[in-house]
Amino acid sequence: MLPVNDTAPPPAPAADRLVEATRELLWERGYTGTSPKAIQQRAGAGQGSMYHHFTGKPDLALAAITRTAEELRALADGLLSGPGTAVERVTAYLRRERDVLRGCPVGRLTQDPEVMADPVLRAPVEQTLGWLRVRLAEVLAEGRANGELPPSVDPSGTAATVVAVLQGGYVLARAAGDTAPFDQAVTGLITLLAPPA
Amino acid sequence: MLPVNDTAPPPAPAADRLVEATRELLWERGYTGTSPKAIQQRAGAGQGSMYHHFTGKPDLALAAITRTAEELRALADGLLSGPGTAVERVTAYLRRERDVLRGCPVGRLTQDPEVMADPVLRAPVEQTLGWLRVRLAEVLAEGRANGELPPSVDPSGTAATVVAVLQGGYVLARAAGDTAPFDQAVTGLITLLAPPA
DNA sequence: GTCTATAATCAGATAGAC
DNA sequence: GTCTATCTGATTATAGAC
Repeated sequence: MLPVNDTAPPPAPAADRLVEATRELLWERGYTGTSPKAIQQRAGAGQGSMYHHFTGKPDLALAAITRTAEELRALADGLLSGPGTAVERVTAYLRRERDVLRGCPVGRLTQDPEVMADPVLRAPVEQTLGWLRVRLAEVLAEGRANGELPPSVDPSGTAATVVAVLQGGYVLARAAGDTAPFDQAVTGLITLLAPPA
Repeated sequence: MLPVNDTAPPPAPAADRLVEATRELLWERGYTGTSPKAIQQRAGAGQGSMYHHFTGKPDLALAAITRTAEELRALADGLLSGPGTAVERVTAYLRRERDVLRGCPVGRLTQDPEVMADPVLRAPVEQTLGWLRVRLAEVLAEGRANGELPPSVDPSGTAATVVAVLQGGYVLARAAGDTAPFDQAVTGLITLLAPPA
């Protein structure tokens, strides 16, 4: 046992603060729109500190994107592997609390040509969204097998539809400056998936 | 009648070339990622020319966004007001030929904080996507009224779902580097909307 | 580990010649 | 209408002191 006798939590190390600041800025402004200086200012770290811990902007972005992707995946898996019927779990995922007007921190990166042009930065984006579609398809296949869903629903195709409604719902909400279109799109999908008796 | 005796089409004026170059670059790289210099180079125009015709980058972007929005709207209206049943017209719009990996030139702007922060640039984005949802809702209401669609489908909600599937389908396709997820999402939606007998 | 120079390049214009 | 020169500040680092 190490002699730990702190009463208050220690301040986050500079490297962690830099990654957190980068995560926020990538979400808000994208990769192209985020400068090292802005990261340093938000993290309360100087240039020397940043370039000591990371080789540059791409290196920092990779750390940030990786952490964000892991979080998103853990959250989704928790809901999709939780209790309830297949349709209930998909609905729970669709209805999960979200910062709708900020959009999806992973899906957003898809619109950044500099991210998509770099295989290293792109990989976690591709893998996360790919994993999500597969996981949803598994749950939907379960629902079809036990009769919750009609045989006409193709699990893979419907999984793509579900993820697309979320990603597209963010776009509509941002365009409208209002979360309502996101909720409408989700409700519309749920109605189609599980029509009221 | 003016004395027009040209055999070959005249070269596009510089102002037009600048707007077209801006349209392409906004689509490919977004507003933040597009510099005046890049626009000038693609248009084959110098700085003097650009700043003679436009007051600056925002002014040029407004012209570009407006033209793109008008095009998208005319195209959508042609299909949604064309021949066929309501479901056929919505399907035609969903299946319309698209440059899937480039994404939606209007929806893309939604992710650009500089665009969304400027009411003037933002207006055409908001209006175009808003109009599209309303127009789709009209067609879907028609389909519900004549029995093509079940009474459970809410026209406005379903319209949001349809647009979201398209916008989100682009995100999935870009993430995967492949158009397949877009097609899957669209097919999945059509199956839910009009299940095979 | 963090700080302060230093610097090459780009962004986004303005001014005035032609 | 278009060109070139000029300018301020940001971007994305590197070098070396502390």
